[in-house]
Amino acid sequence: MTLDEALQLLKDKGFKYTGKREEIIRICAKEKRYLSAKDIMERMKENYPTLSFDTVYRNLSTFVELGILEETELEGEGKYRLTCTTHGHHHHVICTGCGKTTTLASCPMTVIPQIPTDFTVTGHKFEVYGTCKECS
Amino acid sequence: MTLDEALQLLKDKGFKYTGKREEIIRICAKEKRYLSAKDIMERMKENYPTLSFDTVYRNLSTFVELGILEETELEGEGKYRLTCTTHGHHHHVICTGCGKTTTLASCPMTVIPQIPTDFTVTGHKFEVYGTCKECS
DNA sequence: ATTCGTAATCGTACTTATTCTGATTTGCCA
DNA sequence: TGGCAAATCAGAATAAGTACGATTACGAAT
Repeated sequence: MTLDEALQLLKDKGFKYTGKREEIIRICAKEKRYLSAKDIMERMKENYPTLSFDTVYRNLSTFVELGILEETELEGEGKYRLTCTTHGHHHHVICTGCGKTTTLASCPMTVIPQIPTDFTVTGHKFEVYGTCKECS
Repeated sequence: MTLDEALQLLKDKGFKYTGKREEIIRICAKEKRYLSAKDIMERMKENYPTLSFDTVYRNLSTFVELGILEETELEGEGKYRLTCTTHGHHHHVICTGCGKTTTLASCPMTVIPQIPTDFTVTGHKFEVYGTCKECS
């Protein structure tokens, strides 16, 4: 997903354009890594010194609902990154130091033998954790 | 892992025997599901009405370190269940309603094509989420 | 059995992430 | 350009988890 695609999606869905929304997406688009709400707020403080964290949290969940961002829960806090649409559905290797990610080619759901039939499957999570070169 | 194995492990590692420790493990051993710290405290209030949550949290992390319990982070809180040692390393289908689990036969790490070489892998998480019969 | 050191627990205060609320501001459409 | 709903603000509230000083109790040594 690109910045422009995300802004277009917001417009299509009837959400208003605000500079803060653009900047949140811009920040996420700039880095191939998961960021926490705090990380994002910090980066925004320069342009929006009076930013309220309510704004960040609210927009982050909006973006997740719209599929602009993907969310994961790591080390007790929510982390966010721009949805990668380039390679279809896939998973990530995540650096536990800095949140940096790389893409894994396949999804285990296609190769897992059988899911018990007494569960209605609603989702799945597959993440590989590690330390990237810079962090080790 | 059984209750007795867990208690033996505690003894071997030089931890003291306490009724609270036994009860935490007993509670987890009784259910094939992930429980939150709060769930566990609630179940203990009957026998230990003055229980401090510090005790529960501290013991839960001790047990995770010792491999007696496995932990996952779900819906903003830590969830715990007795480590299943019967089938070796494996993963779970988890009911998002009640935490109930069933076992998945294989681990995706064995079938995932290639992990990028610029990451030192430290761990992974594979969970399938769904709704069990009772919760749907 | 009694003593004693240390680990475990208690009670409570604190931290941190996140959500809520009511008042104010601001996009955007007519 | 006026008005309304959406967005933001500021700060209070919630909730999970951690820290800490004081007390209790396990279990080893006597």
